Amino acid sequence: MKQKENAPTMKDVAREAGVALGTVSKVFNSIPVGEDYRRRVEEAAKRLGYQVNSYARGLKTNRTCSAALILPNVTDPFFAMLAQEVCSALAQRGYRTILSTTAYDPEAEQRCIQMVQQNKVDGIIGLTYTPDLDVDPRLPYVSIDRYFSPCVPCVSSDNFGGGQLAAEKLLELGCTRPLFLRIGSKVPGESDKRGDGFESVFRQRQMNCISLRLNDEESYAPFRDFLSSRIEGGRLAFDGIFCVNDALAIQIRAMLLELGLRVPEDVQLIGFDGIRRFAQDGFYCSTIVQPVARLAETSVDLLLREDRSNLPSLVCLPVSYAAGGTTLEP
Amino acid sequence: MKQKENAPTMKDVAREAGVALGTVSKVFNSIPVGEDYRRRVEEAAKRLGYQVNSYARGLKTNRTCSAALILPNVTDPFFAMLAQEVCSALAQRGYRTILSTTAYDPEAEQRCIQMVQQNKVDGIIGLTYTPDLDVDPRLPYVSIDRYFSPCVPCVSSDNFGGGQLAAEKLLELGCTRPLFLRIGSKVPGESDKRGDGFESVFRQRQMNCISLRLNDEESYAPFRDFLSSRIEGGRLAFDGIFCVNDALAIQIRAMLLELGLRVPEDVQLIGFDGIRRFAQDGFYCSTIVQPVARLAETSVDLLLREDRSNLPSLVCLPVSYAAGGTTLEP
DNA sequence: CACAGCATATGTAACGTTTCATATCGCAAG
DNA sequence: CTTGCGATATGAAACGTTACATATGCTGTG
Repeated sequence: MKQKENAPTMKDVAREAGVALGTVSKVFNSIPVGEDYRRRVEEAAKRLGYQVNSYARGLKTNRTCSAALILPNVTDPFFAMLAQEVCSALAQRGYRTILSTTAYDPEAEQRCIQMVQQNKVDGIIGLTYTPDLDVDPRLPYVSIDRYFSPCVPCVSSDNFGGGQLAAEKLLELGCTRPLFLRIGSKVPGESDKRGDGFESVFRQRQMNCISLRLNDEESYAPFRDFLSSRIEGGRLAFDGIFCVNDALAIQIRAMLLELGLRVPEDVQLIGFDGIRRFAQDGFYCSTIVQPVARLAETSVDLLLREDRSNLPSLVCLPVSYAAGGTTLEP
Repeated sequence: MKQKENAPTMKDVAREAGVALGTVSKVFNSIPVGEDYRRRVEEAAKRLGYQVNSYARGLKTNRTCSAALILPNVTDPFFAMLAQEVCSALAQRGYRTILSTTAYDPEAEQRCIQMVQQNKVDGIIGLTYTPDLDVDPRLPYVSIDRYFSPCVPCVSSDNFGGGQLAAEKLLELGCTRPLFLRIGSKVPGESDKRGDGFESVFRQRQMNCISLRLNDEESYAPFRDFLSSRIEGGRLAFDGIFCVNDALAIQIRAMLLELGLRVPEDVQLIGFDGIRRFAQDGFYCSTIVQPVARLAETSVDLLLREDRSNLPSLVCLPVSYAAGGTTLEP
């Protein structure tokens, strides 16, 4: 009385439909097949509840329709947006996303790549920080926000340009005493260029631009100390602040308010990233928006591109400015 | 001059090592094998750069060492924490995580399940809202935060108990005029019980407890209107507020400050979730902490448990209270 | 009417594993 | 020295597909 527990196979469908195995295969691969055959196969498949076995298929074709996404974590709101968009972009093209988080640990990064390689994904999209990642050159790899070498395509936002844009906006809005604030990511990356872009604009105009760059710092306290030390007669030494990311900008805004300064009347503030979640939660700031969706789509596109002979080694996507209440819009 | 492009197989390793195919298989499955044989195989494998082909293996064994995680999104900080922890918990047991996001769309949820089923994962951990999900009963499924039926194990935090805990804390800290605030998730779920638990404590003591529950609301503005309407002579009608989650609590705190009230001196505030990221970004509030890591571990444990004959249909994990500056701690 | 030519279905041989029945080896006992 | 036994290595079969070479049926032409 033992039921046949095993899932139905193509062979079962072929028998049920009274056609050959190859015909069933064709139907499930969208290869032209006589109308009546197709119908019979489809009906038989539905009757049996047949689903293609992707392992058998993967074994034959060497394609798995899945890609790995390697990120330090997914709790950082920017990484979360990225994960979301990459996942959607891959799904849209029929690919599964295998998520691996590394917590910035180079060993974990390498382990992920090993695992992922061994598990035969079709490619990897990675936001990793190991200086020299040992990745099989036969495996398509796209790096986000970190340039490795000419043969590993890298997709990133125009961080330098974003810094410039922030500077130009502040100038346009009447600021003359700029400040750049950065809190250290644990690792080098393209985002370091934000400050460079910002400063370059003022340098070019022979204006002063102060920067406070914190490294490996957990707390925002040093910023508070710095800011309060720069208030004289209720007036801050700066009238335009560019923060390396939105999380910082929102904190700085709160600090400024606590220090009795008005934002944007006394000080204007621009962040970087364009974290939608913040707006959703009621935290707002004017910001340089990273085109996260395009970042994801471009990465996926590069990853899945058939012709891998001449891929760009660096794709730099344009950022945009979005007013968010911490600047004096006209 | 064409290089043999194909990855080396067990057959190649066997030839290189001068042993039989089956022996190589044993080595890679940790099945006892003569010491010298093992060494020869391992050396040969290293020489050739051999990696097991998980598709061939999956075809034979019907196990894939991967599980799917289905979430509405990964940008919500709570979901992000969950994704992170589930991913780690699975990785720890040698499983890959296949991430699918659904944006609360029932159709997408079903599509995910289809896809994931068809792609032969070993199981699914889902936080989904479709009332009756059509999931193959042969496929291990664990639901987080949403009870479906006795045969689908559900793991959730003790939401009711968490609400009670919040109420007891506020009472303990001297509050006598409680308020519960909720902003509507688009879907029913276990988290609805938070308010019930909170109210039950006051009801039991025959104290009044006001609740304001918003549904399908994008903005927090109604809360502001409500709160400001309840200020008389600079004094708020409430001295203890419980918010359905941390994001709301943080917003309410900001509102209260803007309305000229001091937190926690005039009003004490407790949130729910224990979003670590908020603290990291400098937003703080006292909160009922969900044991996210345990939630994840329990789910994974249930999912991968060998003996699936008598699984619990509901596992409810204890929450805890964490002071975070919006309550008057002793 | 026969037969070329085309289109379409058929069935078999891989793909790279695991598993299991069989072969081989070494050693102890008769 | 032979036999038997246990331990261990061997190799063929099977997993469920795809791809390709072959078979089949049809249409239209000489």
